[in-house]
Amino acid sequence: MNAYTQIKKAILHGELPPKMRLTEEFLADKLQLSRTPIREALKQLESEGLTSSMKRGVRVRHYTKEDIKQIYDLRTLIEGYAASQASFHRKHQDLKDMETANESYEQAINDYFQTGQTTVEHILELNQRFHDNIIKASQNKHIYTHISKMVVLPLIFRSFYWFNENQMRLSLESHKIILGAIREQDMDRARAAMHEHIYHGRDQVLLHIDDIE
Amino acid sequence: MNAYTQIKKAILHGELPPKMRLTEEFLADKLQLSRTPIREALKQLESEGLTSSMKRGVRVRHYTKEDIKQIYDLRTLIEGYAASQASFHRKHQDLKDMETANESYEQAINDYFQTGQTTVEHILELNQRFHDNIIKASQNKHIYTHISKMVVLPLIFRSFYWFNENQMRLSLESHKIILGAIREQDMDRARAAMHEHIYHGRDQVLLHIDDIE
DNA sequence: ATAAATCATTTTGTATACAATTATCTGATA
DNA sequence: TATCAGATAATTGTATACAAAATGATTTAT
Repeated sequence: MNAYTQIKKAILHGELPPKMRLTEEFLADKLQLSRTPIREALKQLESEGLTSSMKRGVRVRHYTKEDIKQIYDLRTLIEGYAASQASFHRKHQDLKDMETANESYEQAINDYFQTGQTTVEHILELNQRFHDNIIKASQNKHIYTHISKMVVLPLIFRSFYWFNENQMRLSLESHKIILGAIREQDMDRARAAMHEHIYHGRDQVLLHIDDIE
Repeated sequence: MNAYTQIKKAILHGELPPKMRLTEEFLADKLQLSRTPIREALKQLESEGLTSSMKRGVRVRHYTKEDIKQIYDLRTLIEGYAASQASFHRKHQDLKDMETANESYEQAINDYFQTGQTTVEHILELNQRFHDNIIKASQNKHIYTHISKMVVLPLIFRSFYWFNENQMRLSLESHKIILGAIREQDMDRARAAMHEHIYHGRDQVLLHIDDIE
């Protein structure tokens, strides 16, 4: 695991919290590396919007409520488009992949609340897998580049939502509706359902965001 | 001008053509720098999609016809959204800025074809200015991050379009229609006109692309 | 003559040293 | 006490040296 990956993970997990100053030496010491690979990692992270740099020094980027809202708006737009395109282009294999992802997702949710035999991280991963499959099915290779920048909001901003059973089950139902529309090649419905799905997620995050800041 | 900016410019101007291999030493020699700043620049460029790296070495990224099409599709989606949001949020100053940009644009086109007293680069800049003003008026600060990645297609891919007087004048007319819709706060019309405007640009590029590859 | 193995060369990855710049502290003066 | 200048420290920017890895060439065995 290289410097870039490690620092990114630390930011996403809140270990390096928003607004924290990151000096090269500090990170070099933390990761037991020289400054050279750290600097490269920081340049990458900045291009991806995880850090912001002032005249001197780099800080972990802080997202305001308004930022979150705007990022979700764009994510809605693009993933809605992806769902619509997926409806058009979906191959047999795409449908199978989405179904599998969704079944695992449902299974994991059940496990989590019945036996506690899985983690929220795992559930998040499976949710992500469903969304990724839609992007893959859309056949537009460039969507992923942009979405990956949007999903990168620190996990803390999203996790509240994901500890609530009702919300998880609602989310699962949305997935099923979206999948149904894609199967039937109902482009408009797929887009609308995806819009609604992501807007709902956004609202949940915004509802709880004051607890964080 | 730092290493990153210089290399980026060289790629955009076709000086470092698609698929060309970029070794660190070559660039260090070319820019009269050591490898250290070069490596940082390359990491940034890769995050931005201007280069692609294999196991060993970095190449200037090559865009296929399909890539261009897909990137334009996304640009259409997002700039259409920007136009719609701009219609809603536009302040007095935004309208003034767009008008100014457009007037300069018209002036430059006239100058170019009547007296030859300006350059295509300058015309391109003014076109860009109009588009940037719309993004600014949209009030969504995150749009720019994504659009800037899309406009970065090597200039060669776009310039054919821009040497044709008819196309330039058509483009100017589109701008006027878009501006009118934003002024009247007609969100749907603004979006539709922007969609049409960018799709048209896309088609022009795709028409001429075989000449390049 | 072909394939595998070994060696040489190229290129990248990392550490370290030093230069350049910016921030911080200290004390003198108004 | 407040503020400004100069000195000092902290931090980033760049160059260079060497280690590690990958590629390419050459030899050797079958």
